[in-house]
Amino acid sequence: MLHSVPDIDNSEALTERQQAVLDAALRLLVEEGDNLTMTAVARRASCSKETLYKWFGDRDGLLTATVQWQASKVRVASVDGKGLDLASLTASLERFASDWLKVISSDTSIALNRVAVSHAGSGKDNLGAVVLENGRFALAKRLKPVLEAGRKAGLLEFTDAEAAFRTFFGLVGRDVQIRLLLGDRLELTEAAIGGDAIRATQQFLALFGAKTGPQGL
Amino acid sequence: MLHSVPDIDNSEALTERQQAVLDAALRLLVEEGDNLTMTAVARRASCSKETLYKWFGDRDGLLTATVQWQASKVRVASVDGKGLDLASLTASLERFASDWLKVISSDTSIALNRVAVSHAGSGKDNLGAVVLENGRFALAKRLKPVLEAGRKAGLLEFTDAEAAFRTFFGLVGRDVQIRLLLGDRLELTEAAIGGDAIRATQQFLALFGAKTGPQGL
DNA sequence: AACGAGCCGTACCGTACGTTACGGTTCGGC
DNA sequence: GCCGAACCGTAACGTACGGTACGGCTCGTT
Repeated sequence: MLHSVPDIDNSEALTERQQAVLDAALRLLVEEGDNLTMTAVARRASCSKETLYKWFGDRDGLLTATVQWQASKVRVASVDGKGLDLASLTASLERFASDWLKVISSDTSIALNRVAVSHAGSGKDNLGAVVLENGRFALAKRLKPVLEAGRKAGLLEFTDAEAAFRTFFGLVGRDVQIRLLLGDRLELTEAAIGGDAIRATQQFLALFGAKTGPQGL
Repeated sequence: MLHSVPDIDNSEALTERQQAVLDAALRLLVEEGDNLTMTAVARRASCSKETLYKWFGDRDGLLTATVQWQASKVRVASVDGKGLDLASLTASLERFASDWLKVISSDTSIALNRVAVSHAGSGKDNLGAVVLENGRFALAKRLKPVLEAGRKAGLLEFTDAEAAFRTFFGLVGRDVQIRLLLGDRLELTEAAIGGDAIRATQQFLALFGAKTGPQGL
């Protein structure tokens, strides 16, 4: 179980300039990975190191702020569970799957996860918690209401929404994320992602779809 | 697609002493993560830094040797596809799932994956390739023959063994690996792993099992 | 017994980088 | 126009750590 992240609703006391600095840091993080230097960030952001330290305390603070800043920006689209028929449920699930695959295969997501994983071992694993909270747990929070709505509408059958979500998560992600994080070239074209989303959704429905009479085919 | 790792069958020119040194380095890697120092390894292994450099070239060489050494040791049990009935196929799948979960939730595996992910971004991502080759791809290589045998025996139905394997992989692993890598506490007891293995296997069979007549329930 | 290879322990060097300090510049408020 | 705050650019400091050098010990070989 993950501890609650201090404050999810960040992006509060961040001036435009600070956001620009964090964006520069993020771009650098994507390019250079964890081995970016404070000097490089300062140069890229056209600001002084003194400002960096005044605003973010130290290197870890800057990294944390950067990860939080980007993580809070990435929100997978939410879907309201009003249309309760099978078609709209299927569409919603495909949408979630597609969005999720697009997120985890993006350069920034890979970079963020990389640095979070790198820092997860040593003490203050704030980054890991942040990434997890804005990634996998945020997805769960958005998807579960849809699943519940599907169940209430008699379209899905499951006892534990968490378990159902995790299965969906596995069917969508499979080995993609770990392969990308480990540096495996694995280009996901728009078309491939779409196909995967449809496949994962169909498999999920085959496992958790309500059996309405004998299904042919 | 992953490039072929230079030589899979390592553990060739490694003396007992060298293996002991690598084991020490591995233990340190588990404890300290990527930020272990050559001095610490030398002290832990009771050897001189000079020896470390003579044997492994530089820090990266030591890390690579360590990862290769451990990765080559971890082999998920292989199963021969001789027993062709549903019971033995199910047992094999459950065995694979259980072994795999046990591997990816072990401290050493987490540490190895962490360091491999950390190094994946910057140039020589040898580590990522090694981990992937001895982990996810080794698993595939072992499991696919079983799947093929199951298909040949009329127990499974699929067109692409790779796709079938990836689905199995997703059903088994779900969000476990990324959560562990990101520092999420997620204790997998022996019992929980066993239950997950059974569940994943049942779900896989539900998706890829041959439809022999109308299945009730 | 002599000797040399291999290795341990330690001291040492060079450098990269985190962190701090400081002079110069811009800019809003009075 | 003047003042102080905030900030830029850069120089400087301290240190941790990768990598090297060297003296002494062990041990196998002759």
